[in-house]
Amino acid sequence: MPELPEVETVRRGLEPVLLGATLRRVEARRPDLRFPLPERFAARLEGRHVERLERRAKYLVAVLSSGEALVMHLGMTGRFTIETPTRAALLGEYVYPSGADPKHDHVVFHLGSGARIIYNDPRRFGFMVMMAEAERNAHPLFKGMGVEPLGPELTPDYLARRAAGRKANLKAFLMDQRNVAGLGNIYVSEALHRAGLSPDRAARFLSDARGKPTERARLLVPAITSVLEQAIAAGGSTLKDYRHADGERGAFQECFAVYDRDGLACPRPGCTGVIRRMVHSGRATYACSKCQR
DNA sequence: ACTGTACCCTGTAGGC
DNA sequence: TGCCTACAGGGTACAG
Repeated sequence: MPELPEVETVRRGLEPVLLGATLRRVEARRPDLRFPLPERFAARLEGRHVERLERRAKYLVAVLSSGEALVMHLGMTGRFTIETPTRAALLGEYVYPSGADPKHDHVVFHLGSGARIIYNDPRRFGFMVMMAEAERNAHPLFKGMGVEPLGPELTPDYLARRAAGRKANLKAFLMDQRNVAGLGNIYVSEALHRAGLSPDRAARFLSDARGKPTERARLLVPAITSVLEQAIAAGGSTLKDYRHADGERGAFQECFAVYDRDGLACPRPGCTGVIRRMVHSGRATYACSKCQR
């Protein structure tokens, strides 16, 4: 579900409620998500303030007054929903406007304000980890992680360096979080279409014999940044589960050029191709065989 | 070192 | 109606 634009949208939705808030009480309704919840999970959170709410790749990071960071990943179906006292009273204890099933409410954060932030995740591919904030970048989750695609480090030179000599195709190369961190199945397909690059093209074609970026690498950078920026502006893409922190759906699915559009006409002006679904590393990829080379 | 596959888990859609 | 299979935004542990 949540790729970078979705996680960033959730972050922006949670920030006004969470920033400066006290975690008055934390309920873990089961001992694990994808992995066991951190040792003494509630005790390490309760009574702390949230000093910052950041995003790194597809991770949400709450920096706490204790000096620890609570790192959260939404997996495929994780969602955070804010329940204010007023809304809870209006809607009833467990009525979600977004239709989430309360049986998958796994973690509940009760804030000093009386608001609750509920983590719901039917498939439980999400997880939460705690670590010292000062050591976050050295933690195995973040060490070796690729660049932020919307940061200054995503350049044609960087892509060329990472891709030099690599036989893997561009789909796999861009899905690999060690290269670019935050892209997922939707936005890789969309970015490759914008760049006019085939997902089957070997990554090494992003660099020339001297390891310098080719035209393909120069096309890829703005393709990635533009699709992510537009998706964030649209509040992300809602296929099924993904919702904003207030239960709203994203809108960027209306703007897909290729994703989930098998058999439809390529929307690129002047292109007469047809979008085809294919599979790379067991995941669906969508591309136009005419304008993506 | 790299690449591809199976797997974690639940829900849903489509074929019969 | 039910049963079965395939598939879904992610990441990881393996085998080769």
